[in-house]
Amino acid sequence: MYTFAEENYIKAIFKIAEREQNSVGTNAIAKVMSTSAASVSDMLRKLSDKGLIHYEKYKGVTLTHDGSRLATQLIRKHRLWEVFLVDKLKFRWDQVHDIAEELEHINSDELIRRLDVFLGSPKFDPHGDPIPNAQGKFTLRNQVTLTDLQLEQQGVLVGVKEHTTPFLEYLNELKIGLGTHMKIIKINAFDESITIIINQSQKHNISKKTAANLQVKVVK
Amino acid sequence: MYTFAEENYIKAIFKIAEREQNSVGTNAIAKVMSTSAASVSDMLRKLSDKGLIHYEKYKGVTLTHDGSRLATQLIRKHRLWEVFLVDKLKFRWDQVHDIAEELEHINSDELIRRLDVFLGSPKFDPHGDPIPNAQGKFTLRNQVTLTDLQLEQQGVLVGVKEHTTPFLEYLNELKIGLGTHMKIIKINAFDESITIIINQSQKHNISKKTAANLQVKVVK
DNA sequence: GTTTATTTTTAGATTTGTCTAAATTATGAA
DNA sequence: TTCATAATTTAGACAAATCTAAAAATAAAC
Repeated sequence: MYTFAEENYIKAIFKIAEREQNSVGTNAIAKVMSTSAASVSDMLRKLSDKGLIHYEKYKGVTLTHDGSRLATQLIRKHRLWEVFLVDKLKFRWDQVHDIAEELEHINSDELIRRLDVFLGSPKFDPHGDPIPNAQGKFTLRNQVTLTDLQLEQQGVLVGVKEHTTPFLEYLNELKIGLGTHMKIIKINAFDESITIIINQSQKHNISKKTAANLQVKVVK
Repeated sequence: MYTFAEENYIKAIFKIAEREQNSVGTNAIAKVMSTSAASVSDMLRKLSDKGLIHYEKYKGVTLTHDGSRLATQLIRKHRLWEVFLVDKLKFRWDQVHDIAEELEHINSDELIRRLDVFLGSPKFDPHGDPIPNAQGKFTLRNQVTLTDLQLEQQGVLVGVKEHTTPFLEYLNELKIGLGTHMKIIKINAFDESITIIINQSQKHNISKKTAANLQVKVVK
């Protein structure tokens, strides 16, 4: 059994490794965990002792098989609980992250097995992120960020990269959610913002930063 | 915000006070918490500092208003989660205690408010225990233990005092659950066991200890 | 009303996770 | 290649929750 702190570190390492590819540094972990590099160093030694990470001083870390399995199971639990909160308890997608962050540490395989069945074995969470199966495998999907679309191209929103409340609330205001249809009608050279039409009706101008956080499936 | 340990102590004190009436001693808490009296002493000082208990050295403790509210809210959360596990996830009543013990520490009033609505605002949990409302008030009910019934009297099972897996599994074997109809057909003077007929069909002989843990509503 | 026995508290240590400050190792630039 | 900077680790300390052993206070027994 692992402590909450250990589990949170493993999740952080997994997430950094996902985007950085190579081995994960102490400072990067400290930033994600909002703590000091010294504290991270302490914890890395413990995680290494428990066989969750490969760790060589000054050389960064990678997850072991056990560490990787723990990470994907935590992500599985987090995302299943988010589906529960949105689908069953009718929370909005911008309200569920923090609660799921607590629920993911509940310790019962049987609970997750039954929750999965109860929810109809969903493959994606309310933010469009894939839910790994019990073996840790993620469902892949053809998707690009909105910034990859050319003028006049169209897409349907299938995911968001940011999960922060301010960002999701901003999308709520724009009436943009999963499934929203988008068409690029202008790309502004000056500030790289783009103008889109959502659901064939409303016109919006959004920043490059916003567009870079929207994942869409291209429609012909 | 309180730690898991603090919350568990408060629950323990509440439960002991419920049956003991007067102020709660260090040893009694140590027994329930499966820890040493020394550790309890340490914690009582902390709980007192936080305003959750009235504490005078060597004199035992009582819950303050805040402590009492915390205890009832924990019980509310525990019992609502048990209803969820049994009604929605189809766990048996003997499987849910430990999981609810973890879930009760999840921290979100909105979550509990919505869970309550989702479950249809149940008034009793899967063991027949009353679920306090958001204000901490319990629904009372006319009930007696099976040992209080006279020969030929009848009752319907509305609750169990013990929540341990062995006891609940024993009841499962006997096909006794909430709602089961029982009629006393023999009271054995020798060992104080009683013979009952359940649901007008099956005959069982049960010990006084078992009977004392069954709470029934008398039917005429 | 002493004297046991029980209950409760204190003292001192340990573990987990954290911190700041200082030392060490690695890296990048001239 | 050496020097400065950045990244990382060590040292030492702290708070939370626990422990064992010993001391103090209360209750019970005679």
